[in-house]
Amino acid sequence: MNPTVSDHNMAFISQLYPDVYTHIVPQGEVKPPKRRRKKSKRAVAAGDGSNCLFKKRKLTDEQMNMLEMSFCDEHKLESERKDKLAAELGLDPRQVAVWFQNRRARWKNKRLEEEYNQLKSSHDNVVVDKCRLESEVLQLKEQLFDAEREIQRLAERVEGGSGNSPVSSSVSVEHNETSFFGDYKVEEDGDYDNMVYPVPENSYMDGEEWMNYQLNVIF
DNA sequence: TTGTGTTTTACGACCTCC
DNA sequence: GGAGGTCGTAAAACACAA
Repeated sequence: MNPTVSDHNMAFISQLYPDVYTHIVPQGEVKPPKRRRKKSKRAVAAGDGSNCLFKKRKLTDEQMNMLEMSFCDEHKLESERKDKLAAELGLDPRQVAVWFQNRRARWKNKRLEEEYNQLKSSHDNVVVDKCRLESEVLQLKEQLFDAEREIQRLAERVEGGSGNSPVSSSVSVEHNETSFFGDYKVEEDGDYDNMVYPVPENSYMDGEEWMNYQLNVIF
């Protein structure tokens, strides 16, 4: 690597990343790989004994930081910039290109992970909201049930009051009430639609009477 | 020290764009 | 058709618990 360029870059980076250069591997001290990778097809095709071109070697901190900075500027790599970077870092342009490819992949994964977390958190909020609304609906249905019951009670009282004395009417209503609401059913799904009010025992009604009765009970 | 999981480097296959 | 992109994966390098 060109020492002038390198020194310049290091000074520049050290301004941005004060902690970065505390333990840089000195030039020429790159450790040889512990294990050798199998020759790639490309290496085999090259057919040379010194396959150092194809050895995997970890980039130095300096190289990594320069590449990171360059990546921050622009994720895409034009060939001019690639050649310039490669020359500055003493790398093969192909290595720079590969590094950018891998870096883009990591960046994309990270972005996807962040998007996933955001979606998950908003989904969780929606679920909580749904539960809250459902319990509100249940509560409102309870209130509706009570109101209808109250209406029923009042309607019976009015009906009973028309023919009988107040005392006997009161007794009769209470009697009817137990048999009425003993059969009162709420749908399994909590829905009050299609609910039918049972008619009092020993009373016969034709279709129209029955309909009027049901309407009467409800309203 | 060693087994194992993770990260990094490198490549091939395939696709798109000019 | 070539350059450069993504995607999937191999293998080296590394971290770390047992």
